[in-house]
Amino acid sequence: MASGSGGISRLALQRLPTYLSYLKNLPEGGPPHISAAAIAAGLGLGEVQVRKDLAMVSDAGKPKVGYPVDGLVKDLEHFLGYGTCNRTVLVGVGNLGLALLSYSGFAEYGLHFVAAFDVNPALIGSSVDQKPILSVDKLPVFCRENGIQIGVLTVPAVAAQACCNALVAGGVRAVWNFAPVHLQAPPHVLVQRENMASSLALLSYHLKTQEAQAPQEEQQSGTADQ
Amino acid sequence: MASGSGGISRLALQRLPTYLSYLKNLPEGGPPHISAAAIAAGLGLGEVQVRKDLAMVSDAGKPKVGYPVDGLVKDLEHFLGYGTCNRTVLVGVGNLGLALLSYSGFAEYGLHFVAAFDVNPALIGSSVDQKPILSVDKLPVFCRENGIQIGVLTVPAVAAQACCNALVAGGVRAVWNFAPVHLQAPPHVLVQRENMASSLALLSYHLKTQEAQAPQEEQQSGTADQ
DNA sequence: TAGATTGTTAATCGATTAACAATC
DNA sequence: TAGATTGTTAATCGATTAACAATC
Repeated sequence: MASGSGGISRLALQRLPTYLSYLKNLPEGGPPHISAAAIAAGLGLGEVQVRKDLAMVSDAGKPKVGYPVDGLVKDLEHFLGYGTCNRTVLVGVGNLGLALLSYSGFAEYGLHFVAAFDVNPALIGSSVDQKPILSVDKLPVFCRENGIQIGVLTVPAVAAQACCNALVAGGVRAVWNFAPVHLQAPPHVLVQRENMASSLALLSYHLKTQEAQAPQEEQQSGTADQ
Repeated sequence: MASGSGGISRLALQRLPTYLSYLKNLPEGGPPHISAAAIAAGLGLGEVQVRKDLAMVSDAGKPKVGYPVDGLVKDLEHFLGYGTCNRTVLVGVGNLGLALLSYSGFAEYGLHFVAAFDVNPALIGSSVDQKPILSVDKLPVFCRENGIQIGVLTVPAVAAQACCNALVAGGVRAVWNFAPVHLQAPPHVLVQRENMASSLALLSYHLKTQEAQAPQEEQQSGTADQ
């Protein structure tokens, strides 16, 4: 089950959930084994890259056979820590916050929302899917008393650093930041920024440059799958 | 204004909107110029990296003075193509779709929602913020007739490829995919996946490994900013 | 045994960083 | 002029890919 030989690279780590989801979405009743090459083809990645990534996580791969799908799923989940329940709070119950809070799919990744926080008195005291909405004033104490491990920040940019500080004060060790700002936090706290603006930059730049190069209409393409 | 010397790297491109947002959030009435070093410090990046990135985008930097904030903002926006309005549709009006649809901040990036699409008859015919919700059956024709450039996919994983095909058939040239699947598309169409699962993998792995290494309580840290 | 597939070691590629030259 | 800051050229670093060895 993977030698701890100096840690996995950040980019490789980010590919692992893609493998996991690919394996889980494989059609029912298919073959019980799969090769790294098949996974690579399905995801548009290099064969060697997939093999190297999987070797980091599992040693269930057998020459001529491939990986047992079920075993590989278990190894990936174990490696990523998806088995353990990570207690989570969400701060900022706006549109995006509500969407994340009511999305049930995160449980698959070990993310379990315990409560949400906001400054709006109209929201405080109500609840979303049985998760209470509390005042942000209570954030540090609540996190401390309930052993919260993850904080999700869906607050406006100007409020993000203060909320992050409150989470850190409450002992949270991982922050998922949707606000478009860079946050300061002590080194033991991982701040992962979901940078939608970066994605939009790629889209916008692609359109801009493609427009300049090829103003003609693209070829007819009724279906693009394969 | 930046030599087109062979294109900008993907990673550099993704940093540009971070600079842009940093500059825009600078306090009013501050100095009219800023140095690359100051930006780097504010964002926790390397000085040389910032200088190199900015040199790609602007030639308004002057030794001993730095960059004029306003000019740099304009150059960044121009380079990224944020000036031009990109007509956009959203497919899948669930929780996340609603959140994105009603977030007004995307206009800043040139993203302008024109309409939304869903399969749910209860939604079709209604509207969100003056944007009509239409049947997905009409997706290709609508995109073609309205010159839609960007499609945002917030549909369940199983529906994503079919919707992507419909967007492509409608002449869309950029897709922002929030579904946790890899999509096939012709080469002239950029599919940018917003991979929340990758972010969660980093968070979960951090908690798992940190737990194993340092089970003791972290040091008291009332405030963590600086 | 032969062949498919895994896992590893070496080579390439790209991005970041460090050292330096240019200039206001 | 002197010093701060930009921009560039060379060196380092890390990740990907290619070639190969191992094994079921």
